[in-house]
Amino acid sequence: MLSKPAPVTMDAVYTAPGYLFRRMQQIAVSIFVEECKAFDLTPVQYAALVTIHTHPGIDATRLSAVIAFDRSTLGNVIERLESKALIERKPSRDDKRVKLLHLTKSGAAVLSDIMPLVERAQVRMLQPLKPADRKALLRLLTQLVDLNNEASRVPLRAEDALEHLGKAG
Amino acid sequence: MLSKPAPVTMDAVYTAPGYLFRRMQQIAVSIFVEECKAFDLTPVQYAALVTIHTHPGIDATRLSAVIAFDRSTLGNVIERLESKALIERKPSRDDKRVKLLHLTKSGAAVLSDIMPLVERAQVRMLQPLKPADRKALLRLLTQLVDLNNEASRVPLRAEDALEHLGKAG
DNA sequence: GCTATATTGTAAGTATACTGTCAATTTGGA
DNA sequence: TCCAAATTGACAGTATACTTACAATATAGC
Repeated sequence: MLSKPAPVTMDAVYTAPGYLFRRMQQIAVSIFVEECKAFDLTPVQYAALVTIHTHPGIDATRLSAVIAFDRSTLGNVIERLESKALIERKPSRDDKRVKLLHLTKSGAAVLSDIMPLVERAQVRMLQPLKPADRKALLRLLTQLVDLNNEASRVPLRAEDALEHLGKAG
Repeated sequence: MLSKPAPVTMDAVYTAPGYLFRRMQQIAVSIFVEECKAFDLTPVQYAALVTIHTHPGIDATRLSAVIAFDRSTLGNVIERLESKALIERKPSRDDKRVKLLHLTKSGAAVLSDIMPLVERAQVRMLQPLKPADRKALLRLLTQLVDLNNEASRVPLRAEDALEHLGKAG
C-alpha cells in the first residue's frame, strides 16, 4: 500500500541538521563580532592572521588550503588585511607568480591583543550547555567535520599545503 | 609569578567551536547544493518556500522572524524566488505597506519535488557518524541553538511572528 | 628545448548575511 | 484629533563564499 505524503510543517526546516548548522554559524559570528568589536576584525580575518603568524611567508593558495577557504574569497580577505596594514604581500624570488604573506608589527600586536577576546567569544558560544555536553558536542563536531572533509568544495589540506613550506622565502 | 603567554599554534583556529561551526555550515551547504542541483535552489530559498507554503499570505518581515533571517537579506531572496515564478507578492488590503506572499503552482510543484532530495542531503550530512552519535549531536545542537537564540542578531521569533497571522489576507 | 599541462593571482558574477538609512504608512497616546 | 513612535519594504554599503574564466608563469614529458 502506498501511504500519503506527510503534510509539510515547519519541522521540515527546524529539525534539519543543515538549518541548525546555519543558525549556529549565525550565532557564533554574532558573538565573535560582539566580543571583538574594538578591533573591527571578522572571524575569517582572525583565522588568516593566526595562520600567517604561524606560517610566515605562506602564499595565498596554501593559506586557503590550510584554513579551508575558497581561494577567490581569500583574495578579498587578504586585500582588506593589507589595506588595514596588518599584513604585507611581497613577491617571491623563486616563483614570479607567488606573493608571500607576512604579519606587520601592527598585525602581530593586534593578533596578540585580540586573542583573549576571541577566547572569550569561543567560551560564550558553548556556555549555555553543561560542561560535559560542551565536551561531547565539540568531540562530535570535530569528528563530523573531519569525516565530511571531502564533501566540502574546499577541503582542508593542512599537511599537503605545508609540506613544501620550508625555510625558503 | 606571571606565566609566559602560550605560543600561537593552529589549534587557536582548528579547535575553536566557531571554526568548526563555520566549517560544518560550509559542508552542509555543499551537500545541499549537490543533492538539489537539478532545481537550482539554495538552502535559504528552500526554507523560504517551506514557510510560505506552511503560512500562505505571510509578509516578508514575519517570514524573516520565522526562519531567523535578516530582513534585508530576505528581500533579495524573495526577489529571486519571484523572478523564478515560484512565489507571488500581492499588496495587502488591510495595510498598504505590506506585501503578502504565496506560492505559485510552479512553486508548490518544485517544493514537493525537491523535498525528498533535501531529505537525502540532511541524511548525508550526519551519515559519517554512528546512529547514536547522530542523535546526540542533533540533540545538543538543537539545545544550544535554542539557548543561544537571543545572542544572534536575528533571533527566531516563530510564535510572536505568527500569533497575529489569522485567516486574514 | 619545446610544448602540453598545471599553478597562481585576479577578476566578474551570484547568493547569503549583516549594517545602516529612508519614505510611506500605521498605530498609540495625549 | 493630532502628533510621536513604530512598522514595512526598499536601498546602499560591507564581508563572506562560491563559480567560472583568464593571463602570466612554472613544470613535466617527450
